[in-house]
Amino acid sequence: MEQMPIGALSEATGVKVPTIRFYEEIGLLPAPIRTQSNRRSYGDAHLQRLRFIRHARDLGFAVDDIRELLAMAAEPQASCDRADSIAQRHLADVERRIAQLQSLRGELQRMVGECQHGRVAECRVIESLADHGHCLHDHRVA
Amino acid sequence: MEQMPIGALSEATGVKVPTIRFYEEIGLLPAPIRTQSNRRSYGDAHLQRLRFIRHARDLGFAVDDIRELLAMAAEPQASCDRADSIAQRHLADVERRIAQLQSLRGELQRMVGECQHGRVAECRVIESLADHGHCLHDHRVA
DNA sequence: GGCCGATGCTCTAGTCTCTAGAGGATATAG
DNA sequence: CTATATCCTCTAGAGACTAGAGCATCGGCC
Repeated sequence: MEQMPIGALSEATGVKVPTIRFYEEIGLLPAPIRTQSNRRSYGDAHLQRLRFIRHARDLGFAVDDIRELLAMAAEPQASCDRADSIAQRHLADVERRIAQLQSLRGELQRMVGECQHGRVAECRVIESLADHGHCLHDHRVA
Repeated sequence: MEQMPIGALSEATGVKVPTIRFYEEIGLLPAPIRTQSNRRSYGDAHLQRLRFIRHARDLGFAVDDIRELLAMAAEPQASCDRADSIAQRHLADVERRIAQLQSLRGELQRMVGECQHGRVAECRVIESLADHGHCLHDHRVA
């Protein structure tokens, strides 16, 4: 399969068609050649690159990080320290978010668990929301 | 403290001034009365309501959910089933996100841990991104 | 009374990563 | 030859704010 249209690329990578066009627009995926009828025609390099992008997005990397990672992937002789630090920073971020969500989960569980399914006047869910004083922890989600 | 300007309300709730105006614009916080010089003047009801909103946002509830929760809080005689189900749905969502992030953390840890800090050509970080086949799990973040 | 810095006002535009839809052209299968 | 699928461009919207421009007004101090 040498050249393929956008739909095939979409199927092969799991990236939706409008998203592929969007990536082209923001310069993440290079513009491919066009057929006589002005349709995008992708080759293997595009397929590889889009798989990389998709995978990095799945892992939660920001587009700007991906840009940098792609640039590095193109230079096999360079040091990979920068890639490593991007990944580490991202990992720290993920860990922070997990911790936040866990504390948040605790509060929600308590709220839901205490609900007696009666009327709003006695509802712990509503009451908890109205008064932060009931909370055990700080649970700001940044 | 009967009436206060927007800055005082902001301080009292921890919600930034532009955000308060934004909440007014989207109808989450009712427009307050204005002073002769056209400045917003908030009373205690606004303070309570904004505290509720802030707390619910901290807990990750979407604005539309908060709208519904606020409407319910205003009707103490109604059943709280709906509030309960909103909270439960949100809790399930939080749990799903935690699970995703944990699997994602696993992949990132593996990537970072295997990096030998050499050149890009041997970098596990870049390599892992290029080939999903190295991954142990599915880790899509929806 | 005059001045200054803080606070307030409105309005527009930007963030981030897409997603949806309009309105039209072309390709492919039967 | 027609029906349907795929493609094209362009604009707008999502969610929940945030930033900034440009201007009016307030409170406190001399």
